Amino acid sequence: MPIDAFDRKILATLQDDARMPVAQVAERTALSATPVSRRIRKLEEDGVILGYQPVLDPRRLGLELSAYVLINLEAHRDGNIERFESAILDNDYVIACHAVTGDMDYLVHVVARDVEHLSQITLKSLLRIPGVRDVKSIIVLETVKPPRRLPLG
Amino acid sequence: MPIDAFDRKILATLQDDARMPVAQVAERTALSATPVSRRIRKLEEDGVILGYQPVLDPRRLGLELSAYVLINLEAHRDGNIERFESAILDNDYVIACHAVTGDMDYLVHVVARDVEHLSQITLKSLLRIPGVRDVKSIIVLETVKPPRRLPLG
DNA sequence: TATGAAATAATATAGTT
DNA sequence: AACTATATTATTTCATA
Repeated sequence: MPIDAFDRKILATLQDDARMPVAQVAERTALSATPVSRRIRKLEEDGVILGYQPVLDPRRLGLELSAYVLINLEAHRDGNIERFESAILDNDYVIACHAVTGDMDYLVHVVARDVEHLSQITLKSLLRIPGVRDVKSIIVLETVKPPRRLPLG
Repeated sequence: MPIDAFDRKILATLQDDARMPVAQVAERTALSATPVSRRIRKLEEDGVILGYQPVLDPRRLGLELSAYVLINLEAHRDGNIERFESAILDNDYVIACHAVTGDMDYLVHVVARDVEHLSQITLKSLLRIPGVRDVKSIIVLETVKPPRRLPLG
């Protein structure tokens, strides 16, 4: 299951538009529709393509604010970590979370309707998870490069 | 162009699988295929749906490392900002970039093949952009919650 | 103004070479 | 892998609420 140049071209094209008709993907790949269709299915089966997602405009959905919250846990004892991660998974406004290096333990991506809502999420939800020692919020002012595509070169 | 409960249900369903057949989306929405098809097109035209993206496994593409790099610029003079943002847009391994609040100016999301590659990107590319004063790297150790869906209330 | 059912058009997939 | 045939899916039309 190695990924060759055709696969990379297909993936690059799907990153432009994941719903582009197979025939059009085929054109750009210098291949016909059949092998492109089969390759896409194989990439899905092999777990290279994990799924398909619409790119939504958060503002049009009433989510005006985006923030990255760095979180520190107290000495990792008992079920500290499990409890924290479970609370994170349960919170719909936490749209991503990573365990990270550095003086903070987690980097959490939060979306919110407005400043008050963001404050409520950090103070009432995140800071109150048992075991959480400290939170530092980094608020997004402007998006210079929207998170879209992975390099395939 | 207000978004009603049907639209929200459609968007939530597409967030599960953006290539789900319209008929199936219709089932889950308690609507028939025709209005679902039209609503999706309208959501696209109105800019609520900005596009469609495959979710790729970075590891299967040889990108083992992910890092968030906080960047500080020197006193914003001349074309400092423009030059920086242009360099960011040009770098394929920078997959996202935001201007942010706090003591750092930008939060940059970087992917890399390995530690050496990441070091090369931060030291040879990012730190050498004219006007960049300081960079702090936060390396992702583990993904607790993958960045997938927006809350639709 | 928006829906649902049927008809048509577009697209994807399977079979064959 | 490509070409052709079949199956699946999307969209348009049209009648209706």
